[in-house]
Amino acid sequence: MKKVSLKDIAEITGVSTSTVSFILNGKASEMRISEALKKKVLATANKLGYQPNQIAVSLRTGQTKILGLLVEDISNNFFALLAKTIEDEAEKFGYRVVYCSTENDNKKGQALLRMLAQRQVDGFLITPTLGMETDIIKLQLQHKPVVLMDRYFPEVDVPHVLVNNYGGVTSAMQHLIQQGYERIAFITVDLALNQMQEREDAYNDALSKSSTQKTKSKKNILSIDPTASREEKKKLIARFLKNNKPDAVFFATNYLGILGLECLREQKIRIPEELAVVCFDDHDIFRLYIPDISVVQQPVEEMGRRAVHLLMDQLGKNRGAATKNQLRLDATFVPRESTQKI
Amino acid sequence: MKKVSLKDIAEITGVSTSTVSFILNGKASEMRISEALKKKVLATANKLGYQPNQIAVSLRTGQTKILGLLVEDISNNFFALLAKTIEDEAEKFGYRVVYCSTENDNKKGQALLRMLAQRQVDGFLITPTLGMETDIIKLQLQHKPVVLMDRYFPEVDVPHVLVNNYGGVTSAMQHLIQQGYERIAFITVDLALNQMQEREDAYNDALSKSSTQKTKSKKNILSIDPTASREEKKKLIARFLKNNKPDAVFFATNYLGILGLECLREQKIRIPEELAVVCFDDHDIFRLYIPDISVVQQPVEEMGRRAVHLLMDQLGKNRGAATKNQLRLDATFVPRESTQKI
DNA sequence: CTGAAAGCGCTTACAG
DNA sequence: CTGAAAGCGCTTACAG
Repeated sequence: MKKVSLKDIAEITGVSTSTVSFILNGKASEMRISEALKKKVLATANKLGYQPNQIAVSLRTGQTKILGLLVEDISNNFFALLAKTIEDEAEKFGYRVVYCSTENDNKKGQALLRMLAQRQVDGFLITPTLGMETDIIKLQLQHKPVVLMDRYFPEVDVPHVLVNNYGGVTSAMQHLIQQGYERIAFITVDLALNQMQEREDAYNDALSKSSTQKTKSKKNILSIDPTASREEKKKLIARFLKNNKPDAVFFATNYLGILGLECLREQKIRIPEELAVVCFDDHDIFRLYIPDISVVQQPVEEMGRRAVHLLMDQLGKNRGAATKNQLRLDATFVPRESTQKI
Repeated sequence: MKKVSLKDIAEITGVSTSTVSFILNGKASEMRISEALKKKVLATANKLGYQPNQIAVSLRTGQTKILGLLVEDISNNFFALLAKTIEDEAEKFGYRVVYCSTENDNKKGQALLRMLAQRQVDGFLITPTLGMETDIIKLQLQHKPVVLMDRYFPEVDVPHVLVNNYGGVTSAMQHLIQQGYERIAFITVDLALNQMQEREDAYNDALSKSSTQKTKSKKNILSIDPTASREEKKKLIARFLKNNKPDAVFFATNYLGILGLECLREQKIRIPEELAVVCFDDHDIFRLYIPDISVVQQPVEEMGRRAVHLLMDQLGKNRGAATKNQLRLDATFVPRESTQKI
């Protein structure tokens, strides 16, 4: 069973490849090809199980109908859900998606961008790593459609869709303050990503503005070196909790939350009786598995859908679409179950 | 900034495209091209930022260097980790991977296989859905390299790599029986997948063989209709637990485990004091988040690596490789933390 | 109504 | 040592 080509069908039916091509692409009536011929060609194409070679089509038309998606780590829930949403949404517009993981490594990210460009993807969806700025600019210079997600470069004018981290943390902090917590700690990662900065700012601002807190407690931040080992990080968190004895703690990332919970377990600190915990939750992990902690939910799915739309705008496939191409979506604070029920 | 092609470089340096192609593909010395010319061509290619158009290369060479990976749901941890492992392993052989989710829907699976074939992927890695059998056979007839993972069709001779589910459940059961549990329940999904059947068989056999259990308890199985809603499933589990009052329960899938834990929480049944829980764990989720339950760990990463190797064998890229092309890997039983420590 | 021909950007025998 | 030419499998003006 060899691959069957347009030419094969043309030979068998005794017409030219052009005619076959027109018929198979639904342009029979447009080209005023006779019904009889059309039926005959369609029938033999069907019988032989003809599948067009998309490689050839792409080379000829200059379109691959493929979108390149660059995420940090596809095995991470946040990015996996993002990828899936994007895949589904892109499909509605007739596009396929190939995903790649940068592992937060710039060299790898650049290599992947190059690879995607070589494969002639029609557009790029990217959660950029630090320092990927110039690569993004290069893509724009080549007139490649690009949309940034989750992170962005304030100085560069690229369509993007972000999360309102500031708002999410603010709601959570207001809730904690209102509930009477007086020693709220904030554990974050020492990374110069703008979304991390935003989260910290929101924490600081919430405390500054709170009249009850203002007098009683001061800011209580642990900023952890991301290059430290897992065990080192845990040690830092454990020591911090022991020294500062907070009555509530805010973990600024999902991963820190996991580490933190391990520490709390080892120290036999009970949640939420002895310590209230709030964590950024990428994919309802905490909500599903540990209902005793409160979460700030990321609008992952909406982010994915919007990003695809912004890309389609650039590809000219989304008629009557968004006027704004730089979006910021809300993150939702969800108090722990027990709180909700009381 | 237009895309630069081989021809551009040929024109600028004043040689033919053939010469440029040879030089750029490292065949300069083989073709005995002068050093000076080689340097000149390389320099201008570099200056212009030349990137070969892989679409054209693929069309010409008949190789895309892309592998198609078909999984059930990429946003599921098990498949996400599998995909990532495969991606990393394939890269070592110079291959890229495109993933697709079947959502356990045959129609969609077939459409995706067709799409991958049209895109001319060089090989297929598949976790097959029920009834995908004929499609797999078709691929083999077209001499497309295929490897099946996690599931297989006993009647069809296709390279595959599976998990020894029977062994994993057996170890877990032996452990429970040895620890003195007397009313061990088994909650599974009513799906005719061979790996589910294996798990249930192992449960039954373990009980039959156990001398202590033989007299005291009989088999206690709840088999849930997979098409039921989440809430219905939870109700079934809750009723089953209430009626049967097991002292240990074995959830045959990760998802059932999550539902079960929700039920236990709602009924305020304490783990492991009032009920021991064992669950199949796809991706260390339970181990990380809930140390009080025991798990049967799937060898996801090894499965991915082995699958790539089996595919490379077929592509002729893995010299001196496996003689066996149907593998079965062990699943590991990991008792809950507290058990380990005592 | 239908066909011959060019061309997408490469690689690779073949010829000199 | 290097170039002219064919061809991978399509699409699409162009001609009749």
